[in-house]
Amino acid sequence: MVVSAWKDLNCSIARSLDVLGERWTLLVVREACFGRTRFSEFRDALGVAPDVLSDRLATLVEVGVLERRPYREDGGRRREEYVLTPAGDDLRLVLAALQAWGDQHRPAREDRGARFVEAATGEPVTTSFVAADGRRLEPGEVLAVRPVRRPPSPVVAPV
Amino acid sequence: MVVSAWKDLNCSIARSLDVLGERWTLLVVREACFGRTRFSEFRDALGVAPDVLSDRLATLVEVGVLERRPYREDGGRRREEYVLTPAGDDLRLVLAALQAWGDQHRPAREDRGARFVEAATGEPVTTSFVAADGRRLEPGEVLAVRPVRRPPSPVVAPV
DNA sequence: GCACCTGGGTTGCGCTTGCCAACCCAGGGC
DNA sequence: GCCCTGGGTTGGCAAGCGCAACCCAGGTGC
Repeated sequence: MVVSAWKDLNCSIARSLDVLGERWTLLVVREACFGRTRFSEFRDALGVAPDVLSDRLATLVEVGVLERRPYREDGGRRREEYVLTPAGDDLRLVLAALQAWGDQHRPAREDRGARFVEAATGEPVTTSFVAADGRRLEPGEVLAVRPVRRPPSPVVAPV
Repeated sequence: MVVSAWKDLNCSIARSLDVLGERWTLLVVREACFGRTRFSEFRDALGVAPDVLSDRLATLVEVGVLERRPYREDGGRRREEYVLTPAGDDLRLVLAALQAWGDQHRPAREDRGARFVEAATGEPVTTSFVAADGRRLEPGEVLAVRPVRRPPSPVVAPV
């Protein structure tokens, strides 16, 4: 489950992928963002096998992306539903970045997929790098660096 | 390889995950962002099995995230290297979003992982939703919607 | 009271993927 | 001729995934 063997969990990207990187996981989160909460809703929307879905939901609950809670419809029996936690809400940004990338680099004839809009206005939103002072930055203006181990020099590691 | 059976490729999130969602794939891209280009660099940095690495590199080349090209060191033989294409560069935003999420929601005692900085200044950058007019938005101000099939009403689909 | 339905799963079993170790092979150096 | 090094391929085994079948608790109909 979350007992990965790719041990470089010193990297937060790897730690994110450790819990989100299995097949279906982010698609379950996507459906949760659309407001789906129930086992059968996820199963029917995604066509995922019920055992796999069961496993993914359990993992997402375990790591705090979803919260499992009982509910009861009027006159119905007690059932379980899965709702996003604040940590799950924050995954919207990851999903939106993936959506933007797929839109641009893996176009399809017809796309009925997700869109992200500003709640207040309904206008579509984008994702972007933002500098410390608030300026938007293009991906080309951003550099990936690894932290230096013991500061041998104060300059940024060039690679 | 890229012959997935999760057929709802009408969604660009699913299409992105179709090519990026296998184990190791995004970590290979992460290493490529750090400037690694060679098979053995990826293998040594990640500890990934060579057959899996070979498969992931081939897929990434096939979908246009990496470009494979021969090079020759002085007095050496011809070898292959893998460099990010512009489509690969755009994945920095996805990696940064994952990094930010992991940083916040999966903290580790020690994190020597990736950091993203502004190339011009070396200052760290963040990722964010941005409205059409350029305002930054919190994740809570953003709504995930599915496009309506035939506009039955002009309002935004609430769920 | 009993059969039935429905939501929310679990179980068994085969297929596919991933992992590890071992091997390969081309070219250059010695 | 032999070894070394980079860039892989091959084989065997374990884990993950998918399908179909089954389960079970509680509410409804009769």
